[in-house]
Amino acid sequence: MTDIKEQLQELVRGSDEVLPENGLEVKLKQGRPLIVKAGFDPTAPDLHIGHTVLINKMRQFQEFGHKVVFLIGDFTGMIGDPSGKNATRPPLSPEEIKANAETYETQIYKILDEETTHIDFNSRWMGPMDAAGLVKLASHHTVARMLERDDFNKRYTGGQPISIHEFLYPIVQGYDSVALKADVELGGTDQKFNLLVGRQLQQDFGQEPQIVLTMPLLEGLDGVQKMSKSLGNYIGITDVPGEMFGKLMSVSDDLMWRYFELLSFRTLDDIAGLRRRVEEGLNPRDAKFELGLELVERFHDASAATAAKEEFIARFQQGAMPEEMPELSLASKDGRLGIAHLLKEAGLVSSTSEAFRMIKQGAVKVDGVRVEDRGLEIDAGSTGIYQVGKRKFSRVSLT
RNA sequence: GGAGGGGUACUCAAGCGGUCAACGAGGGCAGACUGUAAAUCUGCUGGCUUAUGCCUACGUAGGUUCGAAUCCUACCCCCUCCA
Repeated sequence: MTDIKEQLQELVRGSDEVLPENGLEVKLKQGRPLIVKAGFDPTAPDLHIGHTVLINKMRQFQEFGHKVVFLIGDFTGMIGDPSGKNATRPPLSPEEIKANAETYETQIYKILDEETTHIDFNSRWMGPMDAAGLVKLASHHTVARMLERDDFNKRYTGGQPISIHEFLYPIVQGYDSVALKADVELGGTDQKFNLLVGRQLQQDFGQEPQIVLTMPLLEGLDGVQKMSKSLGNYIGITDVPGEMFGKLMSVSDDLMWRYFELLSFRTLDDIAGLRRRVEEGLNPRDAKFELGLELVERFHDASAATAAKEEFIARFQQGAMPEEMPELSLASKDGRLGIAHLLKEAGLVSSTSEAFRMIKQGAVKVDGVRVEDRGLEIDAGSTGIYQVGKRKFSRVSLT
């Protein structure tokens, strides 16, 4: 196993907090593989690169020979994590949870080592627990402590409702650590409270409390709100290369550095050097290219990354049409079809009203020529490339 | 159980008998400028075979009225306080 000091330096890198501060070092000195737990809510059907901040950290532990447990909170998913919410979350159905959990499994191995990763479900121990067991478990925590949690506190003092079952979430999550005998639990900063409950419960159950290591939440493409599927400001790890690259290119320069910090496997020195070069006049776009290449390569491969970059340059710097676009054929009416209907049926706009709006705004092009006339009719037998805005294209033949 | 307050478009939030497809803000989309940046400026932000036209919308269902998001009745839901 690698030298402890070196391990520590790597493992703490990029983290927000490690509690207790020197706890990790103490654990590492025990010289055994640690059980490292990270829980995932099965609410997001797909992982996005924001999740990978945490998964990258898991991978680091793995590389140092520790045992990583990818815990899918299928039981807690029925509660719905109240963290960071100002309102009660609707619970998921068992079917939804199952489907979502399965997609996790197929995605995480782009980062984690399949051989040594242990996937578990907290329904394994929570499912068989009966009501008496749950009551007993709940007795390990007090309402006063529960209300210390910032979001609960805000809702409570602000007169917002808190359902009883929401109190169970942190308790169950904490009990997961007991069940797994976790040495370390990783989580986002929003999970701090839940992770600390784990420490307390482990102590109550006579275990050595886990180390809590929190990672910052990655901002989404807008640079303001955290990346999330529901906000639509995310980059999915299954996004196709071109899309992934394009989304990365659209982030602001400030955000780019944040992404470098949390997503890149480059060393901190390396990133600092790149930053210096930008300050000396390198186009930030070129630094962003580097980021795009690294990430596309990670989730696809090197040739896909290069191709995505070339496609990007051709399309946006030289104004070329994309090489691939949806192709479809539509049926005309009486030998012709109005432009608005064509756009709608091609899926480029959601209604004819929207099509008219887009035309008015000069966003519609046919074969690269802007459409000015909303009454334009297309004759049957023709094929054309229809474009709405900068990104939506379709090759449509009319029959 | 009692007393109040409230349900308006993606979100927040005006409007309280006509000029309301509904002020304003945020978000989103589009155009200009660019590095598909960011910031900024401008426009749009119910639907309809392409309309100075029609239809559907202001919790639900009725009613009053020439005319309602606005008034009345019932119902549903949410919140606060008291018990």
